Amino acid sequence: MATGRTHRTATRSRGIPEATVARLPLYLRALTALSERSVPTVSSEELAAAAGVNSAKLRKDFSYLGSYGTRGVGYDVEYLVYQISRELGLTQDWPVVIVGIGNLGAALANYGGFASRGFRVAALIDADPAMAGKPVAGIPVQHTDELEKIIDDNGVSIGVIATPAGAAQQVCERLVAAGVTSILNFAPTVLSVPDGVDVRKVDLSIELQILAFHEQRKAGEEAEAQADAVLAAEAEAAAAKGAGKGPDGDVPAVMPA
Amino acid sequence: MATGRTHRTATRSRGIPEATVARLPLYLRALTALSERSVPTVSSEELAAAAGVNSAKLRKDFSYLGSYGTRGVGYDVEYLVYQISRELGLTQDWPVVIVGIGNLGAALANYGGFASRGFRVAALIDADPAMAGKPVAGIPVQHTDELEKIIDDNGVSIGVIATPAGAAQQVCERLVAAGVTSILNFAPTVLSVPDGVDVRKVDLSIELQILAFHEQRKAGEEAEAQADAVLAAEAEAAAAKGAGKGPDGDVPAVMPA
DNA sequence: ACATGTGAACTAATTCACAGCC
DNA sequence: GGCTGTGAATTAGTTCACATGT
Repeated sequence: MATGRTHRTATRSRGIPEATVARLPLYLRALTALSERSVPTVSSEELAAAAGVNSAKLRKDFSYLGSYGTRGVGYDVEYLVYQISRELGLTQDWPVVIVGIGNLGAALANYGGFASRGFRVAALIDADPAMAGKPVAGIPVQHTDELEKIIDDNGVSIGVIATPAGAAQQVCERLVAAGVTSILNFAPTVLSVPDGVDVRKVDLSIELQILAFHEQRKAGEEAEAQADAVLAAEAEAAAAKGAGKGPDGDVPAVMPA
Repeated sequence: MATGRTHRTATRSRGIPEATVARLPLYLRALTALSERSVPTVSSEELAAAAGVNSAKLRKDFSYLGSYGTRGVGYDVEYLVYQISRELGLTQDWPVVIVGIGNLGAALANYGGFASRGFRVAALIDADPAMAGKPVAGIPVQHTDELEKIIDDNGVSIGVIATPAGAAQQVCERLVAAGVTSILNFAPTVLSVPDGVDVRKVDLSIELQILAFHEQRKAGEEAEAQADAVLAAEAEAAAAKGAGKGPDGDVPAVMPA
């Protein structure tokens, strides 16, 4: 799928790798900081350090955008800021709606990083009628009933879901039906969407679990030999139990997040 | 670095791929939901659908943990929940501190998914003396002065940074110095940490920018030919300006998030 | 019959290392 | 001399397809 496209101009070829796209905002932030300090140029080495990546990766990333540097010198900060902004689509205004104005939704609405960089909170939407009209971050909350109208009136194509998990899929479907094609999901659920709709998820619980995994690793590294023996025994016991469908008193009741 | 380790037991080999680790929480969530509905077994196909991945990937992922399924049948839900929980280190208790109790920090403290799954908010820390003693999510906020003592007293190894960007690196250093080895960073900054410390970042602004990139792509796909011409012209103009360090009226003033 | 577990094939991403240009 | 830009080499991750075991 999505082949075709006999690249028509030499503007810039097809397909910037996804991994590269994900790093562009990082570079942009570092460059913006340099720009504010009026630094005129920067080398791949310096910029890479500021962005927390290695310089080969950065140069390769930039090579997908074009040849924007000068050999022997480095990159012009202002120019790169502009090019990356344009590549990311930040030279235009993106109206965004936030659905679910609980603790998290309110925090997001108040988050400064939102307003800057071309994103504008066009509306806050919540299912609770008691919230309707109440201003959060200076914006009056509107009721879910208005969702379709809000999307349409404001030409919103990006939606943020900050509802409880149970409501997320339904909200998602309404957003998509109303014309939203990009969703940032903070609810701890897998959203299913039709082709052509992008979803990105931000999930606190998952991040913590990944950290816990590595943390456990570290602890194990210290203990080493003795722990290894213990774990082996444990694994065997567990395997035996698993096969026989043992009592669940042992199995920790892990709650859904 | 980090080579060595002549795997001592056959318990389970070294190195579960990072991509797999990142999906385990997803599987766990789907399994937990099944467990609550008292579903006894599940096939890779079904579970993969629930987790939003394809079944080959899921089976491969599980193969790194061991052979926990039954051919011709599927996976025992309870047993898998236990195995994945154990692998992720969720069978133990992880005390966590949240530093920076603003809008976001408070939202995180209130977030339910935290308390479950082995994570426990051990303390809330803020630099504002006026916050000290005030309860948030039922936990009294403590002043930053106490940071080291809190980490030490509670044996905290995971810290969450929800401070403004400017304070994040400093907070990070204090956490690390006090013994924290895993950090979840919500501040829009690159943290630099010594080897052996894990950092994961959650960055609203970056996620939105990635969505904007794809969104712009979609729009461009419709416009196609005419847009291509325009962009080419634009690029040329920009190139000319960039070389000559043009007036910044044209360059969008992109703010740091 | 059926669904897992896994080598093998493939695709994506990273890193190396150096030619090319200022 | 120094730093970019990029092919080539390497490593990581995904998907295929089928042998294997129940």
